[in-house]
Amino acid sequence: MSEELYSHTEIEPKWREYWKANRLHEARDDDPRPKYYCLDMFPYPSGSGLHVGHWRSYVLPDCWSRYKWLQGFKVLHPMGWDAFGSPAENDAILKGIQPSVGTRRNIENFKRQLNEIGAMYDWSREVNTTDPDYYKWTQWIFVQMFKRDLAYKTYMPINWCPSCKTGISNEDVVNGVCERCGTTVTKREMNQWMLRITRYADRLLTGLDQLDWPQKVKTMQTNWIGRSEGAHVTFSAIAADGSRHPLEIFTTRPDTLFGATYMVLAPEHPLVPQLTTPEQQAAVNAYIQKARSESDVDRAAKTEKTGAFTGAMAINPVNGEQIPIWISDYVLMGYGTGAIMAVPAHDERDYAFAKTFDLEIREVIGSTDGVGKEAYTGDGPMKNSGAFTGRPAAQGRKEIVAWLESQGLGRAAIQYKLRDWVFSRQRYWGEPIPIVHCADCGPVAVDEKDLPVRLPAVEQYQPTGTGESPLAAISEWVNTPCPRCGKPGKRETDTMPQWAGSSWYFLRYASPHATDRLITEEGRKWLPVDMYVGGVEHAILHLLYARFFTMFLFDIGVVDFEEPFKRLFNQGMITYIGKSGKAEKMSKSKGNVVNPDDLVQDYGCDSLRLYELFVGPPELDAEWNDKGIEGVHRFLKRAWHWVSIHNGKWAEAPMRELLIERHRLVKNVTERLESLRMNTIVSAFMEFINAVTAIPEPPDRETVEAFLIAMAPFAPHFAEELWQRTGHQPTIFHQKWPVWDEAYTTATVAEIAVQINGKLRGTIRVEADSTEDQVASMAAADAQIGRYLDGKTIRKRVYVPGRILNLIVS
RNA sequence: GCUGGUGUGGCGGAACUGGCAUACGCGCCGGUCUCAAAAACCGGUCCCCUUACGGGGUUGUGGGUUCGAUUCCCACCACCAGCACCA
Repeated sequence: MSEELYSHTEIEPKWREYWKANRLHEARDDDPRPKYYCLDMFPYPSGSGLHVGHWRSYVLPDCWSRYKWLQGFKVLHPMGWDAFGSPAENDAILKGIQPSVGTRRNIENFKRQLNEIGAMYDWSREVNTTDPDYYKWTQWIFVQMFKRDLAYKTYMPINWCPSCKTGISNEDVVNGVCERCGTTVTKREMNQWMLRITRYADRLLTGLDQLDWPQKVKTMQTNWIGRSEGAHVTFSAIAADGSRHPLEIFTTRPDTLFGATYMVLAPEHPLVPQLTTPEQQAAVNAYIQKARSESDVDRAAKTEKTGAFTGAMAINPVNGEQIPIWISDYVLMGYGTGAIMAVPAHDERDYAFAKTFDLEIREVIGSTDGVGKEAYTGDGPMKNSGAFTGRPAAQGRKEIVAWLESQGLGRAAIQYKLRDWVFSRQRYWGEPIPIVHCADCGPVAVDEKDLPVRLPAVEQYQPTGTGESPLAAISEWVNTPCPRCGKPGKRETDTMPQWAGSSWYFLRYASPHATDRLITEEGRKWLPVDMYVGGVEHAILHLLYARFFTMFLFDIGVVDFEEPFKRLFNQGMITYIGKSGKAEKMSKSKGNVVNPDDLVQDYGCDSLRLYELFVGPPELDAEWNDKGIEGVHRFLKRAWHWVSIHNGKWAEAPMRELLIERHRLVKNVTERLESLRMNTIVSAFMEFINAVTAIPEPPDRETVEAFLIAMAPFAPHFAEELWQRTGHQPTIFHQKWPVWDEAYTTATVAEIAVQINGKLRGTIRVEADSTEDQVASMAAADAQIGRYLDGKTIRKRVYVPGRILNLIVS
């Protein structure tokens, strides 16, 4: 066969057609091979399309899937669309088209671009969160939660984004601004659907232990859940009229109870009005007013402590002492009981507050005296603590809690930072919450046979700004009989947050077309996800919600595992050195996007795949370099050339030199794949080609085959084409991943670095099985090295076989 | 402030459990081919001294452990990310 030049424009469309025509990437339930489920975080199909940064997140899992396939697994590698959410709605407002129409268009474009990646997606299992056949099951899950008291509606102050005109969850507020639009978030009292994720706090925490996830993500989730062990203690507050009210606090340091010199309530605490004395009324009201008007950003920014005295006193249960009750915004209504005992000697915030308002500071822990300087937050012997004086703090904690329990004044308790999940949105483009409000029955779930509750067409998508969803304006949709009693009722008009559909989509891929159940028996066998790949920006919320949904579905018997994602890998972003000279995130608004379509045109999909891997360690952000792709493109051309010129003239007996290169390549690629060091895999291929092209003799057939199969996950079109051209039947993906023989990965002749007193003085070539004495005498005989040994005595000799000889002389 | 991460040539980066630092690629310099250019190919490219032979230094800074440290320990600096009064 005459040599032809590498032409990506000819081979890439050809093989994509072939794979598609032969339905090679469809995962079949009845395939007898063991399963492997590799999942990409599904994209939101935005109007701006994919840039090279998105590509990066899809290339790695595709290489991994193809590798698993060559290893003999039946691989499920699906793709779908997280298509609800406000951008589609904003777009609809802007362009005057329905969100569903714009979404469909974007999906088409995304799908075209994703096909350019050459990935082995199983499009027969495509899911779309906005498809009624899909969100039927999102609503079904909500109904199951509602029936089990995990979904409830309540009035609560929520974060309100004045720009999006909608309530948003704590999770969507980043540094006091709306995650989506960047507007400063305010508070607003609204009736909201909530999910009791807090009931799963402990399981969400302990479940992390068994997961093969980056430590960083586990730590972030642990901190987010924020478990604290301590005690609830009941103080007795004396109101202005002399009446007594139990006042419960949470503390992690019951051992410091004797050091409580005052108490602090959150300004919103319900007891505040009853406790405030007439004299203090004005000051307290003024403070509450001020606290309410401040945004969270302002609160976070200030360092000094503020507050007001209520005029009331409380009785400390351990010693009967009366201490003043203050209010301050450093105590939060949303955590613990909204009230604390203040121990200024042993808590930094209490200390600062006490200093500001000149309150008593009493030390109860530690053997030294440090009142004047700072709070001591460590452990030590207890003092000034009645019967407990002298106990180590850790022991005292337990004993005081035991005593409080015996007196009915307190109990051991665990607190979490995690809050219930605000699940309502007053927006159009989301799943309708399947509830009907009835004057007699209250909120009633829509019958399961009547799901899905379809999103009706409306004319106005604009958020109303009144706190009601645009759905509220459609009276023929809103008015519906109560599913329980049949009397006139009204549909819930709030929709679900974008997180809803993405909290369980990975389950649906297993049986995407099942109509009578969320997941079929056959489908269950694909689960759980073996490898989950996506950006670290979803480290907390998406992953936490998905785990919560999965645990719930486990509890009601839908799935038989609690943790959905066994292994997680977080990809870094692609950055671009902009005009500022600094690395910027690639985004359309910055005008720095590199369009992959052009690169595919000029260099080919395989070149772009390789460069996306070669650009840097996959878990770190990487800088885009426009010239970088040329290097990998040249490599492909050289590799093509090497195979082509020797094609059909294979060596009968392979040279040892070549065997060594082959076995090293297979070893390096395999080992680096297992730890996902993709950038160094590309280097390994380049080193291999550099080495073999220096050998004029033709290679043996087996070496070329091993090279092509090893290349197949990374440059699949390239590998398929050369596989066929070297006289094989397609497809190369029916081959087995090559193995290496350790005997060939170490050379028979070793280069030993010789150091004198730790400094490199030369290298010698020795037989790999030489003894230490043989190596040492060879080193001494070497002219270069010998110069440093003249007239010296060798004090010590260190030999690392095959690597280094260090002689200590004087 | 707390928690975690990162720091290696002009640039992206490599170095498995402590063993020849700078692999691989980009860029740059020189050469071959060409009327010329592009492409391709060959050679060079951490810094300093030396015509050369050769020598000295170098993984953010300063210490330590070790025959030997990019790797382990301590302190510090810079940058990045997450959290931010969580009792």
